[in-house]
This record gives sequence, structure tokens and C-alpha cells, in this order.
Amino acid sequence: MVRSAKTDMPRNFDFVEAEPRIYSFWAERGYFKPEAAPADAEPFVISMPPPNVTGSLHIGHALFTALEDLMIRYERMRGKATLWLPGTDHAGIATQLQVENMLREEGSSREEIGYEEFLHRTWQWKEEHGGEIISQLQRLGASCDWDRERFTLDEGLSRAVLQAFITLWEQGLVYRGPRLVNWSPGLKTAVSDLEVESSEEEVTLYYFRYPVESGEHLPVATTRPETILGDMAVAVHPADERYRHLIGKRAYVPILKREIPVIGDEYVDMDFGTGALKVTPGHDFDDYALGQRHGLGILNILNMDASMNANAGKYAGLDRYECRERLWADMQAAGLTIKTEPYTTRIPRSQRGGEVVEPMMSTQWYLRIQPLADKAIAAVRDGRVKIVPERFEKVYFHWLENIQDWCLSRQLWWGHRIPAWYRENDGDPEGEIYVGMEAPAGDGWVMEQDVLDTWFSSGLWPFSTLGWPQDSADLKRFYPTQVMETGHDILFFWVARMIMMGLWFTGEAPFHTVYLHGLVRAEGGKKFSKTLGNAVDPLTVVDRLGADPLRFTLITSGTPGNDCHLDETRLDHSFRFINKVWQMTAFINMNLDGERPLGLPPQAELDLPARWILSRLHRLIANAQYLFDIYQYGEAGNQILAFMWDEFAPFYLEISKEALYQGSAAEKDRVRRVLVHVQDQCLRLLHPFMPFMTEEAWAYLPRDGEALILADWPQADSGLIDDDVEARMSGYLELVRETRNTRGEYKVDPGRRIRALAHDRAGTRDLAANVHILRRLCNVDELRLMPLDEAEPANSASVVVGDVTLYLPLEGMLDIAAECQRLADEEAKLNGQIERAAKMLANRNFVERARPDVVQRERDRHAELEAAAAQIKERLASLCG
RNA sequence: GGGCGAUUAGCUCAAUUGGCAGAGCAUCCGGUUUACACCCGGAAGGUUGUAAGUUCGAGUCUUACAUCGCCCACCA
Repeated sequence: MVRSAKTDMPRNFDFVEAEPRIYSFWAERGYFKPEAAPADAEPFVISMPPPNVTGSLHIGHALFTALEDLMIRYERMRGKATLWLPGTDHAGIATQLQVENMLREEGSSREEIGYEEFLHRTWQWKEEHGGEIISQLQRLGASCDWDRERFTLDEGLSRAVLQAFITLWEQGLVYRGPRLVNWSPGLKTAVSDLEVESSEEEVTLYYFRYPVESGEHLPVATTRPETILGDMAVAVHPADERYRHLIGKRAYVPILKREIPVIGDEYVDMDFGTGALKVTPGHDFDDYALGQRHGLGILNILNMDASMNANAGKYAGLDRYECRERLWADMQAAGLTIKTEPYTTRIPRSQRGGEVVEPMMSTQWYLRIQPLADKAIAAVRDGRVKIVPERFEKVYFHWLENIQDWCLSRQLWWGHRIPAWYRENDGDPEGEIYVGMEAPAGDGWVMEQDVLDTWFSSGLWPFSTLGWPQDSADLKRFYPTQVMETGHDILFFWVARMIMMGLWFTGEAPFHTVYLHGLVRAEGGKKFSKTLGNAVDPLTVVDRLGADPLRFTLITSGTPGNDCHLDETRLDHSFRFINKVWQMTAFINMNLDGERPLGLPPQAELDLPARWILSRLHRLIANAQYLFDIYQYGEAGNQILAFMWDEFAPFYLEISKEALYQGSAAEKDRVRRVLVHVQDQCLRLLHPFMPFMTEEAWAYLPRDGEALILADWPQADSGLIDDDVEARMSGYLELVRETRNTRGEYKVDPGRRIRALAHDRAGTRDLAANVHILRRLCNVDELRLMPLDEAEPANSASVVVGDVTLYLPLEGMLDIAAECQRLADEEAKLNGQIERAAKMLANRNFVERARPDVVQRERDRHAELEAAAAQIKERLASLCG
């Protein structure tokens, strides 16, 4: 059904008023739900990467929202049953840290208020802050199905998490045991390898003497002297002439005087440091492995908070850094130190807290992950899952092929509590372990305190949110999902784990395509950070310019997988583009004159400019389709902008005024239909990029649906694409440009109408039939065709494009000398180009080996240049002698 | 130590199978042309980091080097 255009279009798009109104309109009509499509429609599903529940919107969220909403809106317009499933993540460590900070400010702590009260306070915090991020996503225009919103700790998802854990346990893939882990002393929890970030820092390297039984000393260096207290051996290379004789002798831990062996191992690098190595299996990953090989024991010298424990003797109770100083001072006094020197090395820090992480022995839950990883490798290898851009597949393989067992347990309070119970047996409090949904029958069972790594629940997200492990209707219809769009920084944390878990639990890859976007950086390539004060707050931008300009800028600023620098001037440019599109719609709207033209007139009735703009439009649609197919949304957006701003608005819209202002009724009708068609198609193409303005503007055109969000995506009509029409028109537009320049050079008042003359040839006859092009674009009122034998007019400037020469009579204004100079310059320029083309065509290799169409294009070009040069030569001869 | 990316106009970035290097911002000149001054018309600005190679032809493919950034890795 064709709907009439709304009238009284406002002068500007008032985004402040319109955005919330349009968003409610969409939401209330249920357009965001997959049920808006016919029941048999093909589904298209994206699981939103769940933001931290207590977080607030930053530029990264804005980027993923813009991209995912674009994909969803595009597929929705293509008739799919689209589901963008939103939700939030409980984000164990991050959230617990925030609540702990809050408690600290109150002068309290989680230990002080206890487990129950802490959880209560955290849920309270979640209720207060959890909604913020959601409403911020909505302000950006996210067309999610909010009725299906999930939270990783809600009931259904928690059950999925426990079920997954129990299944893995039953399959023998989960085990519990003491291992050396990365320990975060401030949070007092284990963290996984991925959660540790190390970067180079300036530290001190301490050189000292290790006393050996024979009265000799072994020189050793360390960056962490306090770990001396946990040494279980001193190691040297078996081939090291200097120290070889000491292997097998006893050495004595400084100050403690504990006896340890000197061992030989080829792991030791003779050329590094002193060539001798202290071995601390309890607090260093390398030393742990070395210790295993030599049957050394493990001595833990740290408490949970990284203070020294009883094994540190007189240093017990000291903080590790204080211990470092005291011990070193004591060793100095004992004459055991050699020297200290500044040293640069990588220091491991917790990704969240930023504190230095200590390798420490502790008993944790692990997932034996190789069987899962093997499936995940195969899925990408055989193409069931594609990663865009492809180069990340290599990174993905490398990680999975070298994967370590996953430490699943965290000593936090906020998270999914591991469904395990212990019962004392033979004095061992963990003598019996039971894993299951409910506590086992019988007395004495104590529930596990630890919670699961946040990323464990995230790994289940694509199917847990759809109802798994129940065989729900949503799971059947919407799983597997289609595209996973997220940042490349969480390829391991999240993407790889979703693929592993999805394949393991559902037998299917959770999505067929992974689209990875880059990080948004500030100008100069710096990371956005609050402390640097260079963070662009997306909400401030939305307040100032609206959501559309932010979205358009983010999408057109980068290419897949590459970090992009957000240039704030582009935001203003996008804003102006949106205004431009609005104004174009307004122009068409005010010229509709109450009618509701829809559908193109028969092609035979179209004039050259109309056929040209339709050809250009449908070429654009074809290009945009290609670019969408290969995920190059930014380039697609830029091409749409270029078409509208550089071709449709300045040329066709201008030319159309000729018919609109003084054409016949039939001419007006034809032009209106073309204008409406082009603008309508452009608004459709732009809708996924800038949903608000386009939805509002669309209502001011005659249209065939109730809302743009559900309108059909444009299809290129190859029958409208016409190379010949485009070539002719672009030649005429070149004449327009030259005429404008010439007028400018002669300072002809822009408002003054002039005439033009041309000899009567095929090209000029065609142009004369389309003189309205010249009239509207360069104020040339009339083109008179002269017989070929008529002399060219005196006192005329001339503009030449190809074989067309226009004479512009400029009575009394023509400066012969200047005109000759102008023509001479033009000739020189042309000769340069001709020479280049001629050279190429003279190259036999080029003519024989280049693709035929490339050669032909060069020939055409050469001919055209030659024609223009001939015309100029003639003109020079007659005017300038 | 491995791997990846980047290097194009003053700045931020494009360039679809190799085929005359393009935008925005900034700069300069000119404009109250009845959709838009949130605008219009023009101009200038590049040996595509360096050096070789493949090719009729290279920003694009190959190799080396340089600078910057990121990821992974057990050197005290």
C-alpha cells in the first residue's frame, strides 16, 4: 500500500526530540523482535557481547553497538527473522572490586561484613547500576529484543553454568589439584594466564654469594631476593667449567642456613648473569618445572596476601617487599652480597587490579582442555567457522595449539559457586569430593567456597541465553547463531572458549562467522584513558550531535580488525552529512505538491540526467551489496555519502529544478518519480548506519510501508546501469566544470546568464537536446548550434572536452592575450597526457599482454585527448595566430 | 626469541581480483544562486618509510632493512 508523504517537514532534524520518540515507536511496535518477520523467515542471530553489568558506556561499546546494529538492521531489511540478543555479564573480579572499593570508602571490608551481606550488597549494587548500560545502549539505537535480555547470574544461566561444569566433571575433564598458579595477593584469588599482563619495568638485579659446603661460594643473581628463603637448590650447567665440580655438594640458604643441593641442569644458561641459578619451585614457573625434574620439594614462603609465612623464619609476617629489603641488609651484614644493578625485565601484573602477581602453590579446579581445543581447531580449519579478518585465524590456531589447562576456580565471592561438596576423611578435609546440582545426602558435607572464572559462563553465552540445557523453542530456532562480532582483544578470553564450549555441548559451532573489530584509539594513537583526559565519552557526543553521527563516524572510520583513531572533526562532518540528507529529503518533499508519485516512469521517457542518476544509483547499490558481503561497511558508507553529496545533490537535484519550476505536468511527474526513487533507495541504504534520521525522513516521502526499519533492502537493477549514458553525462559535467572555471577567470557575475555556441556535431547536438544541464549548472541559457562552415564567434572564450568545443561569447570582456595563455596551458596539459597514453599504446608488451578492456580504455582515452587537442590547436590558430 | 599489523597530502584515514593515488579536517581564492552558510563554486597540497625484485604495468605481489604499535613465549 502506498502511503502519502507527511507534509510540513521541519527545517532541521531535531534529534533531541526525535530519537527517543522513534526508538519508542520501533520498540512498541515490536520491530526489534524476530517475530516481526514471517514465521518461516530465515533467522539471523547475533549474541551481544555482554557488557559488565556495572559498567558505563565507553567508546568501545559504541563501536560494537554501531556495527552489530548495522548488521541486524541490514538483515532485517532483507527479510530475515533477526534476533539481537542482549545481556550483561556479572564480571566477577571487576564488579567485586567496585563493591569492595565502595566498602572501603565506608570504612568497611568484605571480610568485615561477611559472605552473605557482601553478596546482598553486590546484588543491590547490580540493581542500582545494572540498568545504566542498557539504557545507554538504547540511546544509541540498538535494536535488540529486550524481552530476551539475559544476565550471566540469572537463574537460567546459572543452571546452564552448573550443568556444564558437572558434565565436564562427569566426563573426567575437570580435576582439582595443587599447582603453581598466578596469585593476586590483593584480591586473594588465583587468576588465569590470560588475566596476567606483563610489561617491561625497571627493577634491581641483586648479585650475591651462595655458600657451599666446601667453603666456596656460588655467585647467583635474582630480581626477587625474598624468594631466596624458598630456594630448594642452586643449579649450574653440567658443562660449566667454573662450577661443575660443585654439583652434588650442599649449599646453604643465606640467613636461614637451610641445606639444599647444588644440581646440574642444561636449562641453565652459562652466559646469562653469573651462570648459576637459584631454584625456587614454590614461586617461579621455570623453577617449578626444574624442581619436578630433580625431585626437589616445594616450599611455599608466602601467605595469601603475599606476606611472608612461617617458612621465612624470622621474616615471617613481613610484606614481601619489606622482607626483600631486610633480608638484603642482613645478607650485606653477613658479607654475602656482591652488587646490585639496574635491570629491565617483564613484571607480571593482574589485568584487573594492576598489582604484581606472585606465582604461588594452591589447590584449584582445572579443566583439561585439549579435547575441547582439538574440536575448536578443526572447526576453523575446515571452514565451519570463519574469522574476519582472516589473519586472526593464525593467532587463534597458535593459541589453541599451545593451550594450557584452564584454571577455573577463583577465590571470589561474586560469581557462580562451584557445585562441589567436601567431606572429611582420614583427617583430610577434602577427603571426599562430590560434584552435583544438590548437596549429597548424609552429614558433614561442606560446600565449595570458590566461584568459577567469569569467562566460563561467557563461554556458554550463545546457547545458554537461548535456554540451553533445555531444548527450548528459541534454542531450536535461533541456534547456532550467525555472526559473532567483537573486539580482537578477547579472541582467546571469549571467542575461542565459546567455540570450544559450543562444539562440546551442542555439537555445533555457535556461529559461522567471527567479525573482529579493532580498538578505538584517541588522536595520536594513544589509548583512551580517563587519566590522560583524552577519552571521548560517547554519551557526550550523543547529547551534542545525536546517535546517528556517532554511529556513522565509528563505522566509516576504520576497517575490520584494524585499530582506528577517532578523529573528532569527522563527527562534525557526519553530523553535516546527516543534515544534508535531511535537506535533500526536504527539497523533494516540498516539491511533491501533494501528489504521491511512486515507481519509476518507463525508461523511454527518461532524459539523459535521469538515466545517468539511475545508472549511478544502481551501480552504487551493486557496489554497496558487494561491500556488505565482504564486511566492508565503512567503505560502503563512504560510497553512499559520496554518491549523495557529490552526484545526486549537486547535479541531479539541481537539474531537476528545471522541470519542477517550469516544466509541464508530465515533466514534473517524471522528475518527481526519479527523485523519490533515488532518495528512497538512499535512505534505505543509509538506515543501518543512521537509523533515526533516515526513519524520520522516510515518512516525508511517498512510501510503501509503515516504517523504514522494515522496508526492503535495495536491489541493484542491472537494466538501469548504462556505461554509455554515464560516459556522455560525465563529459557534459566536465564541460560544466570548465565553463564555471572560465566564468570565474573572466569574473562573470555568477548570476548572469550567458549563451553558448557550438558547431553542429553529434556530441553537441546531444548536449543541445539536454541544454537544461548547462542552464541549471553553469547558467548557460542557450546552446546555439552553428553550421560546420560557420566561422567561430569572435570575442569568445572556449571550453573543450573531448571533441566538444563550446564557445562562450563574452562581449567586451575577452582578453585575447589571457585567453591565448589559457588555451596554451590547456594544450600543454593535454599534450602531456597524450604523450603518456601514446607511450603506453606504443609499447607492444602492453598492447599484447594487458587485459583487452584495459587496452581499449587507453585507446578511447587517447582518441578523446587527441580530439580535444585538435580543437584547441584550431582555436589557437584562429584566435592567436 | 617467535608472530601480526601499521608506515599514503600538514593531521585522521580510504583505495573491491595489480590498470591515471582519493576523502574529511586544516590552508588559499570566490560566493546571502528560492533544499541546505549544518551551505555552494573553485584552488593548492603526494617519488605511497628505504632498497632491490616479479610484471607490459606495483600503494597493492616477493625479499631485505628502518621506525612505531600489538600479541604470544620459561631466561635468573
